[in-house]
Parts: sequence; C-alpha cells; structure tokens
Amino acid sequence: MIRVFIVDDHQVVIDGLSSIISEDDNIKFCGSAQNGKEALQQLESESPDVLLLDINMPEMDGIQVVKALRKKGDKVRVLVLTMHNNPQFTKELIQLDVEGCILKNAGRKELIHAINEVNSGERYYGKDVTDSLFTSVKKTREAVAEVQLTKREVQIIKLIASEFTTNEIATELAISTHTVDTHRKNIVSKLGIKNTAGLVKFAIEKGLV
Amino acid sequence: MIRVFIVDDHQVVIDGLSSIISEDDNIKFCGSAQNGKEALQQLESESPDVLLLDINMPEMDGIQVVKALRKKGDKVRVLVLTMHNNPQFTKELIQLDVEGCILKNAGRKELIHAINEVNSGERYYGKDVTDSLFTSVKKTREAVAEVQLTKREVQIIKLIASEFTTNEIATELAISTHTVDTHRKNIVSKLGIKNTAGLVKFAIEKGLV
DNA sequence: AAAAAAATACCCACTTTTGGGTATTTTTTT
DNA sequence: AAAAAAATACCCAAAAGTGGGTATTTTTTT
Repeated sequence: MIRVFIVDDHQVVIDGLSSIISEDDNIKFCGSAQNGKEALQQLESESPDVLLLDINMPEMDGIQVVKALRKKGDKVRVLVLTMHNNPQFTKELIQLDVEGCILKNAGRKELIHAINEVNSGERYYGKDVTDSLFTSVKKTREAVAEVQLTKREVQIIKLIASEFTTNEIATELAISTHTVDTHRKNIVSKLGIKNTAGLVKFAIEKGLV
Repeated sequence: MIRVFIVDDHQVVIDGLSSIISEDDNIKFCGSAQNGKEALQQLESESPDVLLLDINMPEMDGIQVVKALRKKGDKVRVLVLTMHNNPQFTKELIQLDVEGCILKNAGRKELIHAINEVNSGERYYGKDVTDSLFTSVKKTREAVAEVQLTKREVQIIKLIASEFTTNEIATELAISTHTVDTHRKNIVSKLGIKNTAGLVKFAIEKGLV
C-alpha cells in the first residue's frame, strides 16, 4: 500500500487528487497541507511514501519544501506537480533529485503510473516535461550552427575565448591591433551578438574552445 | 509491418540484431550495411521505416550518416545504438532530431519496444541514456556549489554571460553600478580568471547559462 | 582576366572593463 | 550578543572594447 501525502494551496485540487488516487486499491491518501510550512510540520508525524507536491504556492513554494526535506534527511519520494512547463525549472528539480514531475493537466492514468514508479524508486518525468527539456537543449545548439566564419575569424575568436586581449592577439598573430579589431567587429556583426560575452558563448557552443 | 535496416561495422552485430527483430512478427529485417557510405547508397533504393544505426564506425560515423540523411530530406526514423553513454553525444543526437537512442547492451525487449515507439513517431531514449543526460545537467549545476560564489555573484555572472553590461545589470538588479563592479571584481579574483571571457566560460561550464 | 571574398590597416569618439583601493550596512552564523 | 559573511557604495586611473566609418592588398572563385 502506497501512502500518499498531498500539498497544494487549493483545497479543490487536494480533493480532486485524493479522490483519483483513492480509486486505486494500492494507493492510500494519508493527509494533506495547503502550504509548505504546514506540510513540513505534518510530515514530522505522518510519514508517507510519496509526496504529491505543488510547485506554485504562496509563502513557501515547492522547491523550498524539497530543499527543507532533503536537509532534514527525509527520504520521502517526491512527485512534483507543475502548471507551467519551464525547462529552467525542470533543471532545478533534477538537481534536487526530485523523483518525479508531471504537469497538472496529466491524466489520472499518468498520475497513478507516476506514483507507482516514483514509489518503487524509479524516476518519472512526464513526456511534456522531458520534451521541453530536450527542446531547450536543442535550441541552444541550433541557433549557433549556421553562420560561416573565415579561418582568421575562427582563429581570433578562439583566442578571445582563451582570455587574450586584442593587443595580445595582435602580438600572437603578428598583425596590427587595428586588424584584430576589424575582425572582431566583423564577427560580432556576423553573429548578431553584442560583446565579448557573446563571442565566448559562441566559441564554446561551437566547440571552438 | 515495420521494415528495419541495420548499419553496423561488425557483421556479427548485424546478424544478432536481425535475428532478434525477426522473432517479432511485426518487424522485418530489410537490409544492412557495414559503414556509412554503403548505408547511404543502399538507402536510396531500399526505404526502411526504421534505421538501426551504430554510432561508432570507422570512416563515416553514425552522426555523419544522420546529417547526410537529413540533408537529403530522408524521413526515415533513426534509432541509434551506442556503446558508450556520453551525454555530450546525446545532446548532439537530440539536436539532430534523432528519434531514438539505446545502449548496445539493451535487452531484446527494450530493442523491440524502441523500434515500435520510434516507428510510430514517438521519441525513445533509453533509461541509461536519459539518466546520463540528467546526471550531466545535475553535475554542472552542482559544481557551482563548490566554488563558493554567493547568490548575488551567481546572479551577476549569469547576466554577464547573457551579454549584459555592468550598467544594464545595475539597472536590472536596481543597485549601483559600483556595487556590480565590486561583485564583478570579487568574482574574477575568486575564480582566478582574467576578464569577461573567463567569466563567461565559467558560467557556461558550470551550467549557469 | 574580372569579380568576389578575405585579410589587412587606420581614424574618431565613446563606453566598458580592469586593477588598485576603502568603507558602511545588512544578513547569516556561531 | 558577537563575529563572520555578504551586499552595498564610492574613488581614481589605465586598459580594453564598442560603433561608426574608409581603404588597400592579397587570396580565392568564377
């Protein structure tokens, strides 16, 4: 029997979730809280197997709850419910070793499945969630792929990314600083970036460094 | 009936895979090649639904094959087989929109399942593969903790790497440019780097951006 | 041989960064 | 309550980068 505790700032959501999970003979609703602090207190006595945790809550949000739990050494499996599908957020959850994450509009089938997976020690991240993570990884690589830099430009951008100043580059390549400057400006304009930071990012993403 | 074409530089692997997939009534082995070039030629006439593609091949590796296929506009679903589980590699596959990726030591059950998923337009990345991707995301975030940058410093380094100037950062955070300057100098000195280029490299390496 | 692309070099003016400080207030930890 | 850490703010001067040009020579392509 999997004991599930629900944390969400809306009572209706708690009720809805508890009724869904109660339909499953193997899962039991064992309590709820409407904010982070309350949850932490109740979890002291209650010790559920899985924690259904809403992320968007006033006062103390889901992320903070997880941090607090981990700090206390609480081993409860956490399944996060999120409204918005933000890859930056997902990365944070991954870092916190959160066992699972699904969108709030997930069907009951997925919810039950996720609870079971998470309870048995597996990680379960919903398809939409991983999709957006994948897309984010892809986007950052894609934007960079197109532009054609000349040999000299590549040479110079590499040196910039290696913390060389324009002066040092000029010396290194035995050309005038003016020339390096020109190349530099051409690169910046070609890539549609703004400054050194952009140059370095490009160099790294493109694998030049 | 799913028609599957296999590319691998070892004949034994081809034989093994083909015998496994032939056990399934819904899958049919429709040809094979031992290197990238050969594969591209044969795929002209043969038009499989799914391409089982080894990554580690001499001459023309799997990645190059996929690039060539995409360039030709070939819509074959690609399921990559990999020996080593390298997250950097996985990111490349994602960028290329490769439909699936599993480790070579995957069981026959997973192989069949992956072929079916990929064939029906779903993406299938094996658990080990996504695990290592997740771990990589996590690692890069974790490393930040070690260098002991303060919250504010992290905030600022992120903005620098996002091509913000000190002035813009000051506005963004509603503090004085002097303060941003101080933070900036402290970071540079903490990290033992030289200039903006170093800052950006650090930010990217640690996954802050 | 002509045209296009790449590499070279310079000018001016302005902004930003770097490097050396000092110092107060706020927050967190002990 | 005291100590330590973090965040805040300022000064000065030199070095480097940004943004707008123009222009010649060398190399590559057509």
